[in-house]
Amino acid sequence: MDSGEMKWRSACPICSALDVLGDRWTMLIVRDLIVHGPRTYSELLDSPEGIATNILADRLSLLSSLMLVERVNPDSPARNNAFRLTKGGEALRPVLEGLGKWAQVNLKNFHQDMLRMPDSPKKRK
Amino acid sequence: MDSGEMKWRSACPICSALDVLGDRWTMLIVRDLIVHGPRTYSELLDSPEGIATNILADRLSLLSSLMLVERVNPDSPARNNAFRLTKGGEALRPVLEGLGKWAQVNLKNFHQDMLRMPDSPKKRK
DNA sequence: CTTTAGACTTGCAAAATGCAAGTTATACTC
DNA sequence: GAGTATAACTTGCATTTTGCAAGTCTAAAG
Repeated sequence: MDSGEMKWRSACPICSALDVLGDRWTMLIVRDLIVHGPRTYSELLDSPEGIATNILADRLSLLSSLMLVERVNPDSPARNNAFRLTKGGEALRPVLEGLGKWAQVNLKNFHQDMLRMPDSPKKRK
Repeated sequence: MDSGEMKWRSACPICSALDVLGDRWTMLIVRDLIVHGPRTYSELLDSPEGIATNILADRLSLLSSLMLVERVNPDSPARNNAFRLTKGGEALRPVLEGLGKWAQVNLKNFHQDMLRMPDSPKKRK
């Protein structure tokens, strides 16, 4: 995928963020990379929400084209070559933390089984 | 719409937030209500991104059922009866601010025309 | 060299979105 | 208070996106 294919709906930064991240799956991929650190395609597939293989490939390709995600070994073949967040992707961490905390407070009455804390982040080296 | 219809993909709070907010339009409605304060249906329709009427009605209904948005005058007819954020909806403000700032820094190379600050209100006739 | 398995790709059904037009009812005008 | 204008939706249908199952490709293991 080419980042030149992106369609920006307006000049608003919030809208632009949503042009990239505003769907059911993209931020979940980011979440997995924040929580677990670098992960391979099939590790990402194993997340409990059950993303489809074609969607995962599509979103990784989009995130890569925007330089939010990259391969750990850019010049090696794909097999077992994990994806990780770039600095730009990593900068979403506080946003996702805010979303999680917001949900814990404001959705708890509608979703009884929601966890009180997200999986504890693993320290990156 | 009934909040009982919500399908939660997992117990993860971040995912739960995205079960509600993770689409192209919902957070843009929240953005408009944060930026402008209370707004009517047709004022929300006038936002530059051009949400469709059926989608706007659907999302307002969903946000209302989750008590994130409410009518300014709950017992009056719909006409000119604006929507506003509840406390729970208002609590998304820092998340949206974070998203906007993230985009300004991390998408600027891909979206030349992005504003440094969100849109100012558009006047209706 | 043969087999295995990870990383995708493809094809099609189902759901969501987008668009135009239609409907309802309330407020305004006379 | 009758007529009209218009805000707030609703409906129907075309288009796009998502979801699912199966298939392909190729590096790595044996």
